Amino acid sequence: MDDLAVRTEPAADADAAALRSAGLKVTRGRLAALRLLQRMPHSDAETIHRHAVTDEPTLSVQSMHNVLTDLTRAGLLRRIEPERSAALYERRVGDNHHHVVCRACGKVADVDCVVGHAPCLAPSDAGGFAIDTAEVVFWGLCADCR
Amino acid sequence: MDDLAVRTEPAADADAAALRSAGLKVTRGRLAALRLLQRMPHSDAETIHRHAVTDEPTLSVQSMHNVLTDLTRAGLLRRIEPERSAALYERRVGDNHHHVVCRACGKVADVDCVVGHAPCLAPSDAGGFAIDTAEVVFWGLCADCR
DNA sequence: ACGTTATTCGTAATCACTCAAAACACCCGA
DNA sequence: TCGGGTGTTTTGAGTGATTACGAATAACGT
Repeated sequence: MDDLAVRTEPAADADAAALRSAGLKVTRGRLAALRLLQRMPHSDAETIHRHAVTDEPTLSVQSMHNVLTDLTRAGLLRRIEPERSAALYERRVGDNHHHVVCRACGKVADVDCVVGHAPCLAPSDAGGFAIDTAEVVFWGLCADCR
Repeated sequence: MDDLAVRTEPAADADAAALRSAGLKVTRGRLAALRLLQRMPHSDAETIHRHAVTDEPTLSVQSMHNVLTDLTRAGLLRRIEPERSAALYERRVGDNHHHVVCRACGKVADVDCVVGHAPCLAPSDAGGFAIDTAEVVFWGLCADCR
């Protein structure tokens, strides 16, 4: 039984610990979201839910939205919103990496800091704004689509 | 009569010419959109429509969406979609400038290429992607909000 | 002016997400 | 072991922005 649990959910304990240390209760829906985003980053709420229901048939789409919002607020997930697409979620948080989106198929990939130094962040305050974050999205064609 | 026309719409002829050279018919709705975005860039469809109806009372919101979509496709407008906000439109096209959004009031301002050289565009192809555009959004607080 | 064609209107529908209220689950102390 | 209380999920309805579509209308070339 331990064998089974370990085999199917190797990172479940780590996920549970992460939830607890964020002050959130460990629930099946939250574990499912974390587990699925491990294997398929840059997924939207509907996709995550579709895969989650095979394990948790009672999980509603609204609950999944709820879970994702909570986990994002808790800093366990990062939410990105490419133009013309639904919000996507990923587990990589804390580093300021960027994303590249395929114009043709919509596929998203991570892009680490592309210029040698801090990524495109202007420390100067442009037009009186006190800038704290730079958000960069690259657009192009993925290997499959060109 | 000429006086009146010139006084109220100094750039109307230029706008009409731009529409024609883009292969689009010159209609009141399109002129209104272009005229309003001249004075208030970074506006969303609803705002543009609200101002447009004082001149063009019959213009529907749906037509405004239609107009903005057409003009964007024709390259006369640029559409930006900051997270958690409706799509905004502006007339500055052709140069790849960026934007800074106020976290508090949502105000948007233009930011010209912030680093000396080409703005944050990595010529290398990251992860097999052929990148053609870099889109940068800065977040911070505007002068009024801090 | 006339006919062709593009554009707009009005209604309906969609999509992604939010909100509110009720049902539920789990931990704590009595 | 039994209740409470807090936090989570469900259910269902509702919102805001945008798109679809067929019919009506307006621009443009001739």
